Amino acid sequence: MSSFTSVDPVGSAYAPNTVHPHIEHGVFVRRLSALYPLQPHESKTLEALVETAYTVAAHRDILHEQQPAKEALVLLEGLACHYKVLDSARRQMTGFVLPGDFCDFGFLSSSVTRQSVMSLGKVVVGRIDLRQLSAVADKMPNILVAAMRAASVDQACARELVISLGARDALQRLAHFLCELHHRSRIVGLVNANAEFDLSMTQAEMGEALGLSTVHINRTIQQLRKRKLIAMGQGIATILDAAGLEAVASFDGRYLRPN
Amino acid sequence: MSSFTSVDPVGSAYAPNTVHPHIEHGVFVRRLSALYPLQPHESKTLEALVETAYTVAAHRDILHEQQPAKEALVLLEGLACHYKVLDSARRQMTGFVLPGDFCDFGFLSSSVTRQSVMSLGKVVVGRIDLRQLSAVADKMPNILVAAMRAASVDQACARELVISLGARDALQRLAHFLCELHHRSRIVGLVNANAEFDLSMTQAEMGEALGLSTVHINRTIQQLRKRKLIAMGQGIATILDAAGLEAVASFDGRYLRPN
DNA sequence: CGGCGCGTCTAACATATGTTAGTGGCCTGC
DNA sequence: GCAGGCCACTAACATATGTTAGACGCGCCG
Repeated sequence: MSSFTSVDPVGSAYAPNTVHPHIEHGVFVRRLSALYPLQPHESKTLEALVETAYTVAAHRDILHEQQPAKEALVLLEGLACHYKVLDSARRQMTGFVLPGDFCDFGFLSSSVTRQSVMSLGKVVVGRIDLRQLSAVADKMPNILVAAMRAASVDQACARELVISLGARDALQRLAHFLCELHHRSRIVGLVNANAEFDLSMTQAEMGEALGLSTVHINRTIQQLRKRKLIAMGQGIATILDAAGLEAVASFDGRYLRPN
Repeated sequence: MSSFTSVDPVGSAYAPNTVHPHIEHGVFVRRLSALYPLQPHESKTLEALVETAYTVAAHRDILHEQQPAKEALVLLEGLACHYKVLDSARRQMTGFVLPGDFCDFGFLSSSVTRQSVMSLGKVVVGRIDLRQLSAVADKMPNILVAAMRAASVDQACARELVISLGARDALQRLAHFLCELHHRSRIVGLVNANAEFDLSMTQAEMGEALGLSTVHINRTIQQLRKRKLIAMGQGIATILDAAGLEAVASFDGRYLRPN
């Protein structure tokens, strides 16, 4: 599979992307088949669809606003987010992309990308050609259903974020945020035996996601630490007491389930 | 088209629903063909799909959480919302359903309904049988694309609400909310010559959508009135100065466009 | 016709969160 | 090995929004 040509999907403005030929695509197939059961031959076909994998440095746009979807992008490693910058120069994040997730679902309805997607840490991205995808989808409709379920879960996450910002205080918000990332990381096998997972973002960036100031994010993290619910540092989050954290957040993970 | 049997989609607990046999289904077709251009015969087929139309009183659930999608529901008249009730007994709305919109998109991926949908005022709902829909979709894939675009716009609305709650103050939030409803109402021809449209919800309910207290919603409405941007009352909103209101909100309606 | 419930509106006061400012640690590049 | 920059962290103070309480008007129902 896969050419070795380094092609940047949105032009060469996003400099230090490099080709990364020997990447584990498994996470993508794992993710989709958790959303809808796939036959072995379907999984194989799906895996072969992921053409070029390249790495993107931290804090670079992977996709951006108002561009028509010309291919489907899949995150293979790292952490990324949807965001929009307002008039006020304030930036608000509206969702997260984990390994195995599609970066955007515009390709499903040949729409434009509605919000930019940015890498948080260093990231590896895979590309899927839309012509190939639609050819495959015609023969294996399950693959399309799985993708639509992924979109449906994505929508549920956005709604849950609305709830956080609209109705939860800072402590609940942060706890809920950590519960979600913990849960989602676990689904794709990215939580290790010490209950640690990748959280390569700064406190300021968490603030941009949760609608809180950096200072207040920090205060709130201290509280969760004091209660021995989490540990955090060096881009790694550790869940010390999952049940306790979920209780603080009133977390109900059903919205992450495919059906 | 359409049987005259009164069938409540979620059981008879939602009492005062009555059959409403001679309903204008046009708004649904208008909405979908604005999302993706449909041929006349496709429009006709689509219109015939809407089987039973019934009315639901104000403040009743139309769909509720965790139920598998057994049919597709379309709002034909009135105003409805997605919401979730938290532990704290606080309710947060996460989106609005206008005439012509699908109530929920779970049917696209045979998922459960992730959030309850409630009527705000009195409402008329149409049903589409999923077997019939999928039979039609096989022959007329454009109809499916239109539905997926509707889902994509719905997702964009949710993200925009995240932005409101996360990064806009009360005045901008309310202004943005009114701009969106104005815009969406206009798309389906529901703004009259006086720039009035249906807004049958209380100030307390607006607070539940925008994450603000009733008192503060009221204060904020006063401000918009004082600036001669809007008028409001009796479930009707009037946009007195659309440009001014959009400026306050930094409203950019592109997220409502299908592609 | 009178009372009750609901929705709007206002005032006074309470508080969660924002802002500004600054320290100290750590890494990076010269 | 030093300088500069970024990030975590803290303190003091500022403010947008929440809360409580109550008046007023209106429509509905007995």
